[in-house]
Amino acid sequence: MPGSAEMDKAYDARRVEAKWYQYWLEQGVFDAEVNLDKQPYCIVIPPPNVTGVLHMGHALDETIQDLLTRWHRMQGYETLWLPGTDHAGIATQNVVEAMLAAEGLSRHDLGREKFIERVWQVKEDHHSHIVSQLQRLGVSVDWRRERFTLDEGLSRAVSEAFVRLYEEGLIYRGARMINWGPRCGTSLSDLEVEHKEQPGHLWYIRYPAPDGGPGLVVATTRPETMLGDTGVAVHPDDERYRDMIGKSVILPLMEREIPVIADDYIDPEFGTGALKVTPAHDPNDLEIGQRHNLPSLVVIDRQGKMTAETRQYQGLDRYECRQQVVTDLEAQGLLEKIEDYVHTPGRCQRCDTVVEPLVSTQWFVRMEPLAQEGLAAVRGGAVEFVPERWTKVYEDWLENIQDWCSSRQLWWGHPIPVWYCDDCGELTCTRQDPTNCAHCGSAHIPPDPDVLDTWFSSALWPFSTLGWPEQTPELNYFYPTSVLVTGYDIIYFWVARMIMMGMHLGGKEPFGQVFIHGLVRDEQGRKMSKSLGNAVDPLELIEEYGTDAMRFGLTQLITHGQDLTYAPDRMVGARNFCNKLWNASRLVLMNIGGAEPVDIEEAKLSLADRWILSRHHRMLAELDRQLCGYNLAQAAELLYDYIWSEFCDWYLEIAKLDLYQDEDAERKATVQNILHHLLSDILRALHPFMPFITEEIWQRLAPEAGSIVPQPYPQADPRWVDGPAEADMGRLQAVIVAVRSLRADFKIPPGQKVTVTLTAPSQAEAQLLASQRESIGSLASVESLDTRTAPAPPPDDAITQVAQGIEVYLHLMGAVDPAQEMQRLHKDISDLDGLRQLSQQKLQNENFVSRAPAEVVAKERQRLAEVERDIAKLQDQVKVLAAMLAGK
RNA sequence: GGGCGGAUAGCUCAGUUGGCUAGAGCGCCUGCCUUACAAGCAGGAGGCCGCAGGUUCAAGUCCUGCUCCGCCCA
Repeated sequence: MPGSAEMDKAYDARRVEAKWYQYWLEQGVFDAEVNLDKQPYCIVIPPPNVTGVLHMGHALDETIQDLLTRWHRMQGYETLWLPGTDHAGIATQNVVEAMLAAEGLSRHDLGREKFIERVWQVKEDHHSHIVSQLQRLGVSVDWRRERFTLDEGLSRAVSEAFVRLYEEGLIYRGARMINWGPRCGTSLSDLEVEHKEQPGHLWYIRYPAPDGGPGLVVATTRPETMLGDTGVAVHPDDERYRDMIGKSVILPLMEREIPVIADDYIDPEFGTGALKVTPAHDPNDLEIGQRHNLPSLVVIDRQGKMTAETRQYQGLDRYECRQQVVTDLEAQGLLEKIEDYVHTPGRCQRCDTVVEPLVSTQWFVRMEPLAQEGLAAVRGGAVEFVPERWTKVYEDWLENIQDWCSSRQLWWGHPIPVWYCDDCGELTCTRQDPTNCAHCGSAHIPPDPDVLDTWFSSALWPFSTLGWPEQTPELNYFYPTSVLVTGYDIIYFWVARMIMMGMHLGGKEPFGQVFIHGLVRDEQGRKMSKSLGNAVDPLELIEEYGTDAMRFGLTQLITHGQDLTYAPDRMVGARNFCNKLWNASRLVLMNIGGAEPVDIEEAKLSLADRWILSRHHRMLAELDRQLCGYNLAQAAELLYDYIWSEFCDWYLEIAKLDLYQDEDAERKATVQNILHHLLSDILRALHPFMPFITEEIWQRLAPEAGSIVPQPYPQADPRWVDGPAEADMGRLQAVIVAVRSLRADFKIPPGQKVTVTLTAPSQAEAQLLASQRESIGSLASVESLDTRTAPAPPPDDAITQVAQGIEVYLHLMGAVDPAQEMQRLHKDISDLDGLRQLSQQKLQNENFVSRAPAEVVAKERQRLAEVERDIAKLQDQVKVLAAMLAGK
């Protein structure tokens, strides 16, 4: 028996939301099992950084995934949303190092083993916090299957993947120019380096000729690197330098003679057209150096300090050295000029330190063959991007892909499964820790000290979490997963790599669809970030508005792959919507009695009943269409508008008339039954959007049914779509709105009942309106209603409007001011006349009539006729008023 | 330099194959504590749809160019 008595008058999200998550866990409604009788639906969560804090981006990401998950679960799929967290290598290591720094310690003070212990501790502390945050959001994940990228199974997957790729020649070790993060003390991949504009200078430095001649002038943004110059390059066709090519110049400060060479790479327009070549510290210079056999001199070390090679500058920080070099050059009169120049140095994504390009021996993944597989997956349709335009972004990257520097000089991460023999120097790459060198059998084989890029394990996530490399039942059943939901900012970092690794190692695409959403920006459209202090904490919003409201508000803001601007107004609107739903449910629950719902009998239905059922099922059909297309905001809007503007504003208002009477028990029972069905559908339709409030009300509506979570999602039934009922209801609504509008225009107090005469164009319409006198009476405060069929003389004591051809007269009992009313009518007529002219122009256009589709023309004709009819009716009324004025 | 996205009401945004008078929420104005809801109800005001061309019977929607904003890549 439904319970409503104890329902608060205002919805209290905090109270309601506190109790259901635990209940869901106890009921096991989020748990998924391999079930060959059902279709699987699987989402693997983008694992949040275990030491991070959830921000609005997570709130958005989890809201979308939970919506999709709950929706599919209700549709009868065996639905698994698999949770987990990421060890987030460099980010986490930095967090813990910062904690240590606060204690005056560095990781080296602790040593590797102790440091990693400490990180695990921090991980454990943060883990429960992040889990509880996720639970506040209502995530319907199967916690039994939670994974962590560094747990045992996933670590095994990582070694397996590495060894397999190594054996296939897709992973190699080599000395190449990489990005070095001097602060983090590790190599970085190209993706982890961000180029941001920054004001700087272009220094013009003279390199004199050995004979004391003028030599030439080079321009550089990094004067300190000149200490490592081993040549100067000019364009072969550059007239200015033609006779310098093949000669040499003196490198100032180092007093070293270096050659002037010619290379096509040089842009004669830049600077002086002469490029100083520092092969050890610039990727382009390295290539030029290699082409011309220039030596490579390392002048900056891994801490960003100058090496012994720089003699008097040794030990200086690279920026101090820059100052000193400039001062010294100036003293020697070799600094020709300094220009302001905006450049874009690469910076570490994590700590913002300017990275140093340098040659280093690292592990690389050979990407080209993998990229081909990744491209094939998308081009063959196995993976689909939503919205589709991200496909091109993905393809462009894969088509121009570089090898992936995947080793990191960090401590927190997956060890590289490689050992180096002290005796024979060969390396052993193997799945299980070896005791002896695979080549000479030596037992002296220390492991590779480095770890893997954190994104290496992320790339395996969709299948490693399901048990790979074991062919587990879960892997066979749930893989490929259904959809990946993520922001566009990690398409390269993560999505592309998962697709490549999924295809190559998992044998199939990791997911059928990728739903790409935008990033959450603040009210001024800026990226939310901790440093800007503009980040909104989802938990604060949850405290203020409730989880359901925040989720619904966010869902309404989702545009396809577009960034979304956080709008507090939306949260207020969504909170109000929760309250609306709550109170509508309260009304229904208080009035539907205890009867079990039965099938709806068509013969017993009123106009309003047929109308709402029609609207209801149209809405459900459209809802399905929008959800299937990932138009989540439109889906939310659809539910909002239907529930508020149709179900509440019209149907409930009319239904009250039947509910609050005792003369016609059958009518009352019919309405009660319909309300039961409608509310049940509404709750289930809304549940993926607002899980908590719908569960709360559901438990009151259908206490015996158990949780709403596994209930079937409402399906549209086209049998209930009823065009005539919608048309008739449209007339009724138009009449009611017209009366209300007249009342407002003439400041008739809401309490004052009025007398109304309706003149309908046909007898059928007159009868329809007469049959709805109760609704009109109640919704427009009309106490006396007269309905007539046109033509009928307009009353002379009334003000009027025309609504869908129906003349609506509101009697003022002698209070009509003919002059004032005439003025009002003239305004209405002139508004209508504008439309009339528009319509007429179209129809007078021969081309329109002959070329536009017949139905469009017919529609236009009908419009014109209706407008003309309405105008005529208003003009009749004008005549009545004119007569009154004349008679006065 | 290449590419992508955006520009619609005061604000945040819808507007899916071109076709009724371009919509919503919030804000604003007027009147109402009408026994589900003042987190509400009813009635309103408010728009050269960035600019300039073009295609078409018809353009917010399609094409071209331009301006401004944001992002990605080199």
